[in-house]
Amino acid sequence: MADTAWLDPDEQQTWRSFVTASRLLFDAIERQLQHDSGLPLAYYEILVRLSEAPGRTMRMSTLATSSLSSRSRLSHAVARLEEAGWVRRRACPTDRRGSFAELTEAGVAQLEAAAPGHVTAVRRHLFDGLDPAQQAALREISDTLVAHLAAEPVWPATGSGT
Amino acid sequence: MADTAWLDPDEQQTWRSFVTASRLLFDAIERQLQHDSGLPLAYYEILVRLSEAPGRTMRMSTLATSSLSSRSRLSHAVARLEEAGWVRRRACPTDRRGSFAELTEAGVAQLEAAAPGHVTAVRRHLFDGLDPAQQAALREISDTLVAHLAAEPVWPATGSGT
DNA sequence: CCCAAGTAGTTGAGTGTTCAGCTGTTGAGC
DNA sequence: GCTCAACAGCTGAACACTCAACTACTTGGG
Repeated sequence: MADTAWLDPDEQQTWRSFVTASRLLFDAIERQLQHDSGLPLAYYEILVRLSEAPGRTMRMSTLATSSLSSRSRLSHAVARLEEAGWVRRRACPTDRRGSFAELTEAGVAQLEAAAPGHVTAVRRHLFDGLDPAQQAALREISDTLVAHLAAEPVWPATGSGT
Repeated sequence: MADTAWLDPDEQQTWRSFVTASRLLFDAIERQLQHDSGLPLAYYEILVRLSEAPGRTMRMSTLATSSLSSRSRLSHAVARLEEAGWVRRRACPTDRRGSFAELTEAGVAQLEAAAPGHVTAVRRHLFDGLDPAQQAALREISDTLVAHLAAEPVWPATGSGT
């Protein structure tokens, strides 16, 4: 590990600027959502995924994957959403290990109440700051990165290298 | 609030892709740092800022601003870093409310130990996935966003309109 | 000099996330 | 039809972050 490929000044600046922009953006989005709807962004996204699923119902593990949550995180999250009455758990008839999460009517209502403020915040904080070319570039970069990151092994022997 | 400016399909896709890319990227970076050095990224950045300050010392509130932390968060963080022996608090002679945070020798050592793995992870997960044009575009977009977000009022009457 | 308002920083309760370890279930190979 | 590895999901402890309240100090105005 003596031969680290350090970042050159340009890369360094890109990285810091990206970190700063991301933090400011997500902090603002998160803050709005929490303040106006009492939901963290991660919980909002769980509700969105459920609302888009057939029967507003998904297997827990599918939901975990599609909302980028660990299983554990999703378990805790669904427990809270269930307490709030926005989600209901259902047993899976064909696999008794499994369970479904289903968005309730109250959950739909909560989501519909939260959506306008959230969308408005995303527009204000993100899209209003970028011209069309930048928006297109951001999408292309994001798509590229998602493919890159999904392809990488999750835990690639950092530290004690091959 | 009946007239929400919803996201069109393109914007929607851009937003989701950006969220996904950011989460995957920061999760990977955070995971590496936590695993190899026992530091969350936010703590690492506090150490970096201190290491770059004259005398490796900064006023708490300056440090909070420059590391994008709330005062409260920084207080808690410095308390932990102090426990670990990486940071020391010093009283401010000219303003007795204030205090300084100073990076210790052990803190310098910790940072030097953590840096190679972290930088390597940033390169692998971010820069290796993007070509030079994309890197330039990412920097430009990030700079633009930082300016946009810093200009906005932090808490601009979302929800109940003007 | 004194008081009110503002500033620097801390604290504690509440919440979300992670990690490691646990239960219960399935299914493949023998 | 067993056995055992893999899988689905849950749980509790540890830790980080947020929010609101608090202490201590400074500063400006009467």
